[in-house]
Amino acid sequence: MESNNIKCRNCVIKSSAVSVLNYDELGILEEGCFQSEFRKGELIFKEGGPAKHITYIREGFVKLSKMQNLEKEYIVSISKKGAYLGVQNLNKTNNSNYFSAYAITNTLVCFLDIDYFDQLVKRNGEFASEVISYIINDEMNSFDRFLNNVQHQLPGRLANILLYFYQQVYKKNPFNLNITKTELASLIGTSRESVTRLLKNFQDDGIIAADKSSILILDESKLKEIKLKG
Amino acid sequence: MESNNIKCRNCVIKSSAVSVLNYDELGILEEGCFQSEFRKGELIFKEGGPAKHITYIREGFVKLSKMQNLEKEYIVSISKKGAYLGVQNLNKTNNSNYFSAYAITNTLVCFLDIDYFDQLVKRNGEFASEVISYIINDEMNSFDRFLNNVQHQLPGRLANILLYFYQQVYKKNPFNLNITKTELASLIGTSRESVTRLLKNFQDDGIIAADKSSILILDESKLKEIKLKG
DNA sequence: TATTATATGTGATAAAAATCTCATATATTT
DNA sequence: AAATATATGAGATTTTTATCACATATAATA
Repeated sequence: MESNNIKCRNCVIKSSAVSVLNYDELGILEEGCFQSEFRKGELIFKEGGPAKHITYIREGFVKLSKMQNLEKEYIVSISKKGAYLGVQNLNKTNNSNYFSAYAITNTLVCFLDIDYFDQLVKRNGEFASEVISYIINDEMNSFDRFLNNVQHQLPGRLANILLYFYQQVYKKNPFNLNITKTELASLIGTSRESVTRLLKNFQDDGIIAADKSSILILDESKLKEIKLKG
Repeated sequence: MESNNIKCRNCVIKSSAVSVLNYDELGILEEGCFQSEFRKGELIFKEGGPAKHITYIREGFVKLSKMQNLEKEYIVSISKKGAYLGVQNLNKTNNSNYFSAYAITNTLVCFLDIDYFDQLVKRNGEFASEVISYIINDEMNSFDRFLNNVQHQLPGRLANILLYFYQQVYKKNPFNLNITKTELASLIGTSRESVTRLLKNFQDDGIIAADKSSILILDESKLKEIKLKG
């Protein structure tokens, strides 16, 4: 446990929130911090499980999902390096995780003990302020995506999620989806078959090129147009 | 301005966040606080306008909306007494309001200067912690509603929004929608006509009774079933 | 490598929802 | 109260999307 636990004080991947902490405070964080690696596909934490940590993604991509019934999983979002997962747990009335997190690439995370984190919020106002900014920023991104989902038909929703992957998540072109078509369908609330068909349409229209789970955006402005109008 | 401005120190409608502030801190809040009344239909603040305040609803119901294009408005949510609107503005990179707010009943609000509010966050960790809890709670409610919207067909979405009004917003039965069918349609991402038809179906099935914009839920468990399965 | 499971593509069909059109009702303003 | 604007209801039709059935491809495992 201690051997593979990189010290927070020496950590070079500090988030903007953590960077306002002083030496003593980083010591507090360090006490309640445990680093861990996950391989592609592995469960990081589970919906309904004990809400004892905030999980900071140091490296890799993570899928957040919730179960609908016992059968159906739906994807909430894809998170990446720099994200704090489970900030919901800062609200003490939540004693269980709001969603599950799965590594969709090899991933490196720090589990931050929620009580130590909360202690820092209460002790350091600048830190609290940074945490608030982080939560708000994260929320606004989700909001935009959800609103678009509610307000548009399938082509618009698919265009939106592809732009989300390109602009917010993977930030390169082409990018690898890292999720199945079924999961992609779940993100925009449709069926796998409809995703297949629409992706094919986009390809036929020269808007994207798709190879296996890799997507190359060819006509970004057209995609943006579809996102808004479709 | 000063005459109708009730002092924060004497305010009996303090939110749970503000209730952790001491006498001096309430004085700070008071300095940056301005109370105002709005009549049904009036604009409280506008999307894109300067992000100088957090708006606390003391009394009444408020519609939050965003413009899609120049023509189309879509409704984000209905807020009520006790809500802080525009916490997004706490993130200093946001210099304009994320959405518009309209009074849908007669409404009483306090405008809290964002800089004073931010000062309190940084000064009082307990307050910061309460603010974080508030934001998270609010976010999770929206999240649930959005996820349901994405994952279900129209009957499920309509059932969900009706339950949302009953359980979260108006908390009585029957309740008045206070918004038009067009706006209700916008909340669940469909057309006005579809809302009309579905409400009629629900009535025919004895699940609700609707008179003008008043809704009476007759069969709550059936509605919950539709919310999940439909 | 053979075997099995999981993921993907594709057509046909059914179901759901959007759009269009027009009538009627309700609210707002003069 | 009359006139105008806005909101609602309802049928017919078109478009969109889900579902079903099955073939094929790819990945995981023995």
